[in-house]
Amino acid sequence: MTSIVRPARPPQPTLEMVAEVAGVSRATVSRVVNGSTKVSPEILASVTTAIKELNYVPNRAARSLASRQTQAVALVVPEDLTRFFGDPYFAAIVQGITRRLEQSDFTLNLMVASSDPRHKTLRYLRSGNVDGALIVSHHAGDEFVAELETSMPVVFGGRPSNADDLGAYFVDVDNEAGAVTGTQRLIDIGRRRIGSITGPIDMPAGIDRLSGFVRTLERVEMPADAVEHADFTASGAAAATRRLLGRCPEVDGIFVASDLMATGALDVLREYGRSVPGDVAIVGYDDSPAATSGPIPLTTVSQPSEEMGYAMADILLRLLAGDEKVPHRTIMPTRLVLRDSA
Amino acid sequence: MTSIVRPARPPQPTLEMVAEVAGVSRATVSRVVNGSTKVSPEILASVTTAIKELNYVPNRAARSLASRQTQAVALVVPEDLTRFFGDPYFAAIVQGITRRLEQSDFTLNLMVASSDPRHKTLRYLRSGNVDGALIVSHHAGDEFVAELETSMPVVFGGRPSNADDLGAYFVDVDNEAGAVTGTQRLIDIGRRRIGSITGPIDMPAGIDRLSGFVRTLERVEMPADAVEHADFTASGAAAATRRLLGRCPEVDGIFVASDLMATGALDVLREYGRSVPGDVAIVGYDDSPAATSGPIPLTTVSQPSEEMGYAMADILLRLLAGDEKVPHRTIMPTRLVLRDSA
DNA sequence: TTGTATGCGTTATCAT
DNA sequence: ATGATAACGCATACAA
Repeated sequence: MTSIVRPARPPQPTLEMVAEVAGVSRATVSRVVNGSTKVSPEILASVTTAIKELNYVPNRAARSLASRQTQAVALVVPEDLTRFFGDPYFAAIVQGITRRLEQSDFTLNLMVASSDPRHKTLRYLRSGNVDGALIVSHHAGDEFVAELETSMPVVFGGRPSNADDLGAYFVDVDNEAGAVTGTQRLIDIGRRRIGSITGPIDMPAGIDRLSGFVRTLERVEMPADAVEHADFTASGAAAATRRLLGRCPEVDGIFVASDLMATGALDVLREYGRSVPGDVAIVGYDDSPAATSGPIPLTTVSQPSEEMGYAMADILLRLLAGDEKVPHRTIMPTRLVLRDSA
Repeated sequence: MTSIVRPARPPQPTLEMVAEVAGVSRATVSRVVNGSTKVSPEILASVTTAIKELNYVPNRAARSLASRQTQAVALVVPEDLTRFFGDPYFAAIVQGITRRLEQSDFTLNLMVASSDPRHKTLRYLRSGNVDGALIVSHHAGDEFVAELETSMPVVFGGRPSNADDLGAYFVDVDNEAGAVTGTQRLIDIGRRRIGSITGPIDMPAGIDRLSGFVRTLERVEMPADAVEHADFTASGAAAATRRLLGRCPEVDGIFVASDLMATGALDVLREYGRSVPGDVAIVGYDDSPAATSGPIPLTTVSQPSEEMGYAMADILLRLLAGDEKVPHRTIMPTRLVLRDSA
């Protein structure tokens, strides 16, 4: 017979206990807690006192069970943790979401879930932990999303793959137009052999930026064959750059589909002894901190990532509030930011 | 009178509905869901079928209310998002925690909470959302922790400030010993005027690394006055490096209390035209990706951050399982990793 | 304005 | 092995 070593934790106070101390009914305490106006000043005072005295905090599970809502939303990121932490783009998105959520009493659940079987994530979401979901970095294969949409409102960061799904809500930029601007810059500064390091071709952002690139070169009758695919990581981009340089050594301008990838390209270029922008001009995408953290400040297509996060959260909150006229697509502007690399 | 535009979401199936379909009682379904062995094969089969058919997922709120546990733990980081995403140290910690949690059926709630009033975080935690908490980057002023410990098991990453709190569980390295090793390296390679960029002096990690630095220099009768405090950010370290260089231009070796800060110092050194390690040798701390991402690979004091995260989660899980003989302090080893900067 | 009663979807304690 | 039935802590429709 052993004694319990762990310090005994006092039971959390309940509504009922507060009611008893304040000498009122549970319902009244509930009203006070939920800020109902229909409560007399004296009772309000005594209940408030009792709450302070007991250090009462409402139990979420009970509240959620009774009210059928959780006051929480999830941010689902179908990527592994390394990518999530490695790309400042995600930091900006989270920042924006957080900024919006702080104005409400919703909390955010981060679900970075690729090593995790998607199935587990879906289970978690569907088990009533959150009222709605935000999804970024959505890949074509992620069909679990469809199922998710049947059980709660969902807002995407970046147009989802199945564009036919007209019911989807998303916040995005015109990726193709952004790519056109970025590519055009390379043409404007006189580059004649222009290549591209693309994002994953299973993501609309990757596809659209590539097609903007191709379209621009075709318009001026330049070859658009110096293209290598990568995965939005610096190391993936480095490898792609090596391939590109091997296949097409005369390249003098590269449109890279993200700033983080551009840093990888920069490293390889340095390794090969090519100066930037002298020998090779580089245009990135995102205008994330990665654009200015390296030795060569990047010329880049700026997208308002933080604002996009904010907008995503805002739309989801409106959806949850039952707002009927929320726009399905929110397109935000891009602009070219000129720095040193092109 | 307007019609509802939002797609009607079918109600989530409940235990009761499954029971009805399977032709058994709720209790039996519950047993199946929770993997009880005491259920006959035929019934197990029919219930399993019904669950699949209805696509049933247990409701967390109800389960948590009845069982009085949530199967979730929180990682509390009292820093702002920028710092959280900016320092690879946190990525490693989260990685380790996740790796451990994936082996259990606990989920992780990330709470990065400095802009957020600490109060709000505490409320969230105390409202029964999690069974236990992990806390990293704990500052001296964070007294909210004490209150948290009264309501759930808590494990710290890094020794908490109030070391008198003998009841606390934590995972750490011997920061002072690590600093000794790092500083000694600078002495060993012949540096005669050695300075340090420290972490925040309201954190044990900052204090201990500083005292290791000081102790080492005093032992060889070198002055330990070339010290500037910073905040574990690259920009903070850059500013501190400028101060240091201004005050003590003859410095030829710097012990920097984190790799991320070392990258900031490196930038300033380059700006001042000092070569590394030629003019100034640099030793960092952490051995995080920041140590190898820049142009000059850093010699650094390596700590097993990912393993520390894993250990933290492991300890918390054991605590939650009622394990009585979990060690209060877990100290992990550091080692000097030699690269180019010193 | 306040209180009473019922239900939210589970788990757990009893019977059987 | 299975089934009633009582909590769990709260919100809410309804009654007073």
